[in-house]
Amino acid sequence: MKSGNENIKIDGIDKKILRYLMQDARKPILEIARNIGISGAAIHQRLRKLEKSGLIAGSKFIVNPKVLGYTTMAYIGIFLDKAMSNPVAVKQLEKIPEVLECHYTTGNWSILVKVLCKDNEHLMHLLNKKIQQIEGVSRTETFISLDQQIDRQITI
Amino acid sequence: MKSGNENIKIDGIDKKILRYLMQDARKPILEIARNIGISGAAIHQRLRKLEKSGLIAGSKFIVNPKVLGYTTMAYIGIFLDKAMSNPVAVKQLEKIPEVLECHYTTGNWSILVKVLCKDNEHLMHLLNKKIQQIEGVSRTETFISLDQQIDRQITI
DNA sequence: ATTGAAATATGTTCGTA
DNA sequence: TACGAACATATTTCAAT
Repeated sequence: MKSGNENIKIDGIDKKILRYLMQDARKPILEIARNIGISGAAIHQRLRKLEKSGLIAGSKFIVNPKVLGYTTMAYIGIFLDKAMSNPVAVKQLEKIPEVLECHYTTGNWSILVKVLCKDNEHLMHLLNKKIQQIEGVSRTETFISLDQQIDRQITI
Repeated sequence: MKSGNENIKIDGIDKKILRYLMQDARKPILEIARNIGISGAAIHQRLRKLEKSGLIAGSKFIVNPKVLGYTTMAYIGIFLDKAMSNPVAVKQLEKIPEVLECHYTTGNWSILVKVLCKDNEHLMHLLNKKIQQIEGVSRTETFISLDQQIDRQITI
């Protein structure tokens, strides 16, 4: 077992706290305390417990890429040569900032990546000049996301 | 143009602030201020500008689903009957908490969803009893994520 | 746009129940 | 666990540059 143990027990109060903070990481603990009728110190202590358990992985500001002109999201299935060691390809993908996610997957492809580009031209350039260029990449299949309807975390 | 305008100009200081907060949403503004050598009031004002522009979409606590026993992530390509109106299917998908993302996509499928399950059995149940059950769903293709290597936001 | 200072609010620790 | 009180920090506003 690594740092966080997996035998965490979370009760209804923990869930309430988490739901507030998953929605707004900067919501003051004291405000949450007033809302759910418990002291700030108690919440503080519970958060320390949840952090220690590894359930809370951190917090993030969420940026809206559209405002910066990034409007084209796509998934790309990548076929790798059998001889190719996948980790080497992943290391190359890591260097490409447009690649936001990368998964080893079962099924057709070796790897599935999610990318974010400014437009179709940008995506085409990414495919032809960057991804296809990676050693071991034999073929790709691209699926453009026309519209994302759902984007959320696990329900606590 | 909606509430946030798209003509936002962000400079190096904005980027530094954002990079700190994208990494840790609860990092105190005054700490950032000390790090980059600017007053807290100035950062406060810049954050208000960035919020008004729509670039900052909010903030979130990030939860590690593995700690709760959710270890099986998968992408599911969904074929819908031609007669089916996609929004109706999406409305059903929204009710399924295991569905974390949902995209209309070009290519083979009508819809691509990302799901998170406890294990393969849970995934199988989700597919057979929930997703395949949705009216208009004719066929699905499932790709299990064996390991996620990259998970990040856009590079600012 | 930036600053420092003042006022308000929050975060954090600790002794106690 | 939870609480309240005390102390340390942070947020927010504002007048001035």
